[in-house]
Amino acid sequence: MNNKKTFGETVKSLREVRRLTLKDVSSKLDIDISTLGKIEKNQRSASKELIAKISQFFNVDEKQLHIDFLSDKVAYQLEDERYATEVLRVAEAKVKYLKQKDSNEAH
Amino acid sequence: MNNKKTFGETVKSLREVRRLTLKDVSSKLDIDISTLGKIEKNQRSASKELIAKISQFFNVDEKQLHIDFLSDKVAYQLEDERYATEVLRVAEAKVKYLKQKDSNEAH
DNA sequence: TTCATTTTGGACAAAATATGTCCAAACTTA
DNA sequence: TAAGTTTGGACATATTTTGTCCAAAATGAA
Repeated sequence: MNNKKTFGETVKSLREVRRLTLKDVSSKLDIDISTLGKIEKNQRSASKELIAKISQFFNVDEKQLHIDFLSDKVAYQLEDERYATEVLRVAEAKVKYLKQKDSNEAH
Repeated sequence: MNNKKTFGETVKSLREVRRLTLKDVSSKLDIDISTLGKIEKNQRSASKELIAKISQFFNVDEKQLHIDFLSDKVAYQLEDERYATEVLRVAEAKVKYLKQKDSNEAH
């Protein structure tokens, strides 16, 4: 899987290399054609459940697809911010801080 | 400024070291007392405009406070995700990719 | 070119989420 | 105790997201 692609681009190429139509895939995933089309264009979001379905349907690693999805969300969120890289660096420290805080509070 | 703190904790200590009450600060910022209290407890979000006001009022670097705010949002978003660190790493690559894409499309 | 299929974009109501505002209970502290 | 402060919840309103449908545009096979 190429992480340089956006989540939508990833889903689209998973479909296209299999020569399937939006209808083929959307009906299997039990969602609207139009919704899937928008997901491929990053115009709509996908739920966790849908990501799981997609990874199962295309037989790709769910963890990897999930990472691809979340990182996309974060990246788009910071796209127009000037200090994106710094934000990410601080965020990483905070995640560690929060994880530790939680595990301390747990016992 | 200590980035290990959450955004709310940061705002709270900015207020407390000056020995001001929520009422003092909220009235200057032109927001509800309760809203400010919740912001300090990370139960409500702050708008960009409000972040600017806060940084001006406490006379701290707006950029830094803004980074503190955004990184917090990202961190909370990933708090319950198992692969937070990997997500952030991929997100960083994507941000760079998007920035390059944009600057290429611009000319 | 025509016809069927596929993709895309927009409209819309319903559902979910966020925000502004107020109030009262709980907590501090003088 | 009494005043001032903080906290949590309720609530209407505003904003955003979601599911669904439809029609126009694009594709492509005959």
